[in-house]
Amino acid sequence: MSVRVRFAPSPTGSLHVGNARTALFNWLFARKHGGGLILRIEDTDRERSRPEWEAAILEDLRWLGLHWDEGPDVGGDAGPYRQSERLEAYQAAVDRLMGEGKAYFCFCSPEALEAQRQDRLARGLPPRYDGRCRSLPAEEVRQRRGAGEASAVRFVMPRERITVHDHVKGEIRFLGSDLDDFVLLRADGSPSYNLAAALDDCRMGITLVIRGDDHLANTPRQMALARALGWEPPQFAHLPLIHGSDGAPLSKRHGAVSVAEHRAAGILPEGLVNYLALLGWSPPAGRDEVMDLPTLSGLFTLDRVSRSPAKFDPERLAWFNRQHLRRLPTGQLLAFMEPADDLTERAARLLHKEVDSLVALKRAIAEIRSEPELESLDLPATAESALLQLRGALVVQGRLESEEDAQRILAHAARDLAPDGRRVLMRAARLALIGKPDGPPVATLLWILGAERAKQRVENALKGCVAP
RNA sequence: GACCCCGUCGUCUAGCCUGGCCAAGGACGCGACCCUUUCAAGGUCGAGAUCGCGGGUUCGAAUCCCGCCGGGGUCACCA
Repeated sequence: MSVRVRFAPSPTGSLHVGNARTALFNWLFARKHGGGLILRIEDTDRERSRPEWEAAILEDLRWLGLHWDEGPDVGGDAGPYRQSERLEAYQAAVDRLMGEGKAYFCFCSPEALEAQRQDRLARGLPPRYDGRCRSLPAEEVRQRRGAGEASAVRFVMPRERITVHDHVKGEIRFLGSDLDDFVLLRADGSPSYNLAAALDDCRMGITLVIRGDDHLANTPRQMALARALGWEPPQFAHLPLIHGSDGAPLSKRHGAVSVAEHRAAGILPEGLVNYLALLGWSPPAGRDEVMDLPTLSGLFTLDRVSRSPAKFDPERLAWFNRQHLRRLPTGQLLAFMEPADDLTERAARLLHKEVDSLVALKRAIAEIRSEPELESLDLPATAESALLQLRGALVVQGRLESEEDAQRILAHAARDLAPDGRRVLMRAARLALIGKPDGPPVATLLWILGAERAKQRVENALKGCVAP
């Protein structure tokens, strides 16, 4: 049987880095085994699901370079791929279970359930549903339903032992008797997560479910449900969660947690993917850690997935991003930059190896482009003569068509200066050209700015010298 | 509270299954130095982990066994 895995986000927000990593591992596994990746939208929560979020998630996945073989946008034989469009299937399954005595109506109101929960908690008992509606007489059930009383449908949890053969955690045993009769159908007729997920995984022919650790405790419920429906559940692999720096699950207060935020911060998809792949998975010993998607998929195996949670480290992500930024061909780099003029091209070509992100590069270019403010230049007393020499060199050595020309102009300006004098010249020049003492080498700046602009800025700075 | 998972440098991890090659290797970060007209980048070197703790098995344990502690997940008519 060929491999089929799935990524099943719920469209209640934009794509989180944790979910992005789950999607990545699924993609990697599918690619590695020549199998299919199915994208399924878990939109059974009518309150919180929004089409905009679905679109955003799809866009983020594409941006990361993770393509799927079947999904709501591309279709496929196992569709529809939105759970909101599969309601009849859930209803039919529940009817069958009902007919076989494996499910029952529950009339407990949310308030009553909450009270029951609190009560059990207070008595030191596990806060699970006690199954009180399971033994309601058939006649009473008929009457109350007939009277229009709201009811949910619950699954009769078998009291058997359930063993999960997890591909990353190993063998994990649960007792059905520790689990309660969970809800299959809500009072409004919509399916619960456990019903929808378990049924779809079986009906869509998923062979292996790769998902976050937070679903591990749901697994025995879903397996029991699949079996009650007469199907063999898929295999499972549970990925450790990603935490924030304080060990708590990653959330907004840890900074950028969504893919979109990282993209906006100038992170490249290659950088994010590389970093995420190494959060919880490690390549075979001795491998260079900087890798692209094809390399990653060639190397990926579940037995090298870590079992313990990892902390998200923005510094390490920044480093991986820089590695990919350095390797990015100038043509691709320029596609992100604007305006598309000579200055941008020269600057991008020269500076992209020094920055961590696209926004840092954009900022660096913008800083060079913007005219320094005369008042804030703060030129030292010795600056004037230095700048005069630089202006002279710019005039005498007029040609500025390469970095070498810039080098020559500088050499000319500094030709009879001692090291200290050179230092003063360079500092004054950088101040005059970009308004701050730090930044790229002066020769680089000259070449990026071009002869005209450079001359003009030096002259402006000179004006500032005579009228302090 | 019950059930389940996890616990190696500050961080990501290798090693654990198949004990000795590990007085624990790599990467990020950090420090120093080199390069250098500045800041970065880059290069070199370095500091950094009694392998959560305590027992046990063994000639020998990060690796096997038991207990404990700590963190996390689930126990929703959320997913």
